[in-house]
Amino acid sequence: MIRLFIVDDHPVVIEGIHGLLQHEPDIEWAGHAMNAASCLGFFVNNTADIVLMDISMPGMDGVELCGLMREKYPGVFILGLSTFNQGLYIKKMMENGASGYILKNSTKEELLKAIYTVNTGNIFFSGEAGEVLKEYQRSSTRIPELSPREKEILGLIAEGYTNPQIAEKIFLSSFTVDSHRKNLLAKLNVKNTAMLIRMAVENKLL
Amino acid sequence: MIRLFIVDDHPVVIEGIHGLLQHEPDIEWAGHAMNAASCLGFFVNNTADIVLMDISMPGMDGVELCGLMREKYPGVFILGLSTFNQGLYIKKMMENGASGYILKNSTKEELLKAIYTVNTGNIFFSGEAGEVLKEYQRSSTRIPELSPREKEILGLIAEGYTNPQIAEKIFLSSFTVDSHRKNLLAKLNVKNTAMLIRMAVENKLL
DNA sequence: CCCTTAATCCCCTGAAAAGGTGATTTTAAG
DNA sequence: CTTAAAATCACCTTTTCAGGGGATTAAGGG
Repeated sequence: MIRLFIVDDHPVVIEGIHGLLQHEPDIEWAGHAMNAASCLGFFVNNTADIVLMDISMPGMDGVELCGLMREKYPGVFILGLSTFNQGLYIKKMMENGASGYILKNSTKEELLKAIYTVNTGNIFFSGEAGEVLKEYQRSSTRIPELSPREKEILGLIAEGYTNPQIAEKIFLSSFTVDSHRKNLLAKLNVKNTAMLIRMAVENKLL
Repeated sequence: MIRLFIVDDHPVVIEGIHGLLQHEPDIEWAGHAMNAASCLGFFVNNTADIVLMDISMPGMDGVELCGLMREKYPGVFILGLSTFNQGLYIKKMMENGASGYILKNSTKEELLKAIYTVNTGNIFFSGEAGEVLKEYQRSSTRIPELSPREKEILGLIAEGYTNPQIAEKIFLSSFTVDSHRKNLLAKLNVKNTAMLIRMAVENKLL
């Protein structure tokens, strides 16, 4: 028997999921909360196996709540619940210890599969959520093309080499390295090394 | 019927998984390869639904192969296969489009669950693989404690502000900012801004 | 109370990066 | 063949950073 708790500020969603699962033999409805505080209150005297958690809620959001819950009750698995196009939040939920992610328009089958997978300590990700995540990453990866040489030099900068060192390493004039470096700054529209490296790492150019 | 193909340079693993699954009614053994080239060769004239792929192989490694396969055959789902303690590779596989990850010492049940989950376009992650990934992230997050002030300044550096700008922004002497900056370099054991920011981003200090 | 740490401030030097303004050569694409 | 982009090299100025040396104050733990 899997005890299920749901946190969502939309009554429709709570009702909908309740309806979907009320006749499932292996699933017990532990209760629901419509905000973070109320959820935390519930877990003081009660528990559940899995928490279905909306990410966007008034007050403390799901991401923060997820982190707190995982800290206080490591045995409770959290399954993120989202509508579409919220890639950033999906990513953040996973970083905060969620065991999976499904979209609110999932089918009953998908929902069940997610619940069972998460319940055994594994991680589930709806394909659609995966898509959203990828789309998010694509959109934030929309940066100008860098030439192979520029990428190479970018990599060396990130490893802490200075222009003269890079020049020596790849047999170039340090003037040339400097030129490439300036081109990198211009292409990525940043003004110094710190921003350059941050951009590069965030956009997985390294 | 799910057509399964496996790529692994260890005959034992191929044989083992074959043995585990040979009597499964829904699973068809499409074939196996012991290196990347042979796998690519197979897919020229054949196909499969899911590829079980080892990450560490001679020649082209699983990570690269995974990226290639996803590009050429987007309909084929890839399930990473690893022994323990290879967190870095698990991460890379996922970044290269794998649909999941399981450890080689998984039970038959887990393996089947993974296959069925991936086959429907969802993403599966064995709990153990999740652990490995977390452990990996923990170990790479083993960095000295930074004071709140240092974190604040680190953040501003990453946003591209120079020492005088930071000083003005948070009402400090630029000498002070410079001191903090030097302490950051010392604490994180790096020698310039580029390495500092790379460290910071990789260790999620920002 | 002492010790440590964080946080603040100061100075000097030399190296590196940023900003600007050029140029030539090779290579890939039209 | 022409053009555009990439890659190469050069010089000069100003700003910023890195490395070295210090110092004082405030707060917290042992």
